[in-house]
Amino acid sequence: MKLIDIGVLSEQSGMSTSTLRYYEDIGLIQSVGRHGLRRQFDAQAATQLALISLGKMAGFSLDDIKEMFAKDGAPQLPRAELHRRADALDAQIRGLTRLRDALHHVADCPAETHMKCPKFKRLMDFAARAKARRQA
Amino acid sequence: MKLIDIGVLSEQSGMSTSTLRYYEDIGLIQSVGRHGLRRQFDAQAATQLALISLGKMAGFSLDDIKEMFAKDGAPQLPRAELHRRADALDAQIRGLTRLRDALHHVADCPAETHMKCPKFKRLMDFAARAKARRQA
DNA sequence: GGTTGACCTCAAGTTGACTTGAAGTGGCAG
DNA sequence: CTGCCACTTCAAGTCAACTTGAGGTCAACC
Repeated sequence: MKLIDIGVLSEQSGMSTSTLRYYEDIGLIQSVGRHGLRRQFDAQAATQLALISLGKMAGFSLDDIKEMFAKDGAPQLPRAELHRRADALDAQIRGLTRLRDALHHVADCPAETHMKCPKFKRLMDFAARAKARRQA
Repeated sequence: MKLIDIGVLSEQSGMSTSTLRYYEDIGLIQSVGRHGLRRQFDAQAATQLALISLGKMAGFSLDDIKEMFAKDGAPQLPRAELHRRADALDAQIRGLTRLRDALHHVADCPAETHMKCPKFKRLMDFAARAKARRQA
């Protein structure tokens, strides 16, 4: 099993070395040992960082991510909760799809003000309804 | 045109009144006048908040959102940039879809450690590659 | 016309997620 | 064996996005 320095992991993951040290501090990733005083990481760390990166994209806090994907990838949350989060993610994906469409729309639609464009309004009505649901 | 108090808009949008005041401070939303010293908002504010809410979901900063959807919905950014952001959003949507699948997977897969499950690894390999691309 | 409660302002505080700086260590190429 | 440079620790600083608190205002109902 090939071990790597923090600098290499930083390069691979696109996160700064200070971020990686911070993540280890708070227990989000683990180094497998030291070479002198240098942390050594294995391939699993890169996988975990990929997961963390996705979790951040989804707007989860580092604490949330820690709960959902513990050290070995085994979650500390009950199955039902994980499915619930996956479903919420699904709703978010639908929202982002609307936002993507809205962005393309405002880029191209020649209407004076988008707020009056029926197509744009239709996109946004969805967002309003989704928000209302989240409150319930 | 029916006007509403900040409390009503807060209820409709699911954002606290202090947040709405803050958003007006930084120019993200606009009130259309005052009733006594109370801000009055119209329907457009609710639409804008829906848009802001989606933008936040996507991980955009409030400044980004301000640039992409100015007061009237007319962007302050060139068309090409907006399309570029929409495409980035598309990549993000694909990432979140993988994350959703990964969540369902860790909830259900009986494997000792997910890091060794081939299905899980396949999901994560994508994430690693996506991350690498973002660096380029 | 008095009380109430939702609103107001403005400054300061909080939280999450890092980043920076100073001072030190140690593996390795020359 | 010497110098370099990527690493180390730990405390303090930064930034975005709000939230809180103190003290004040006023439209509407009783």
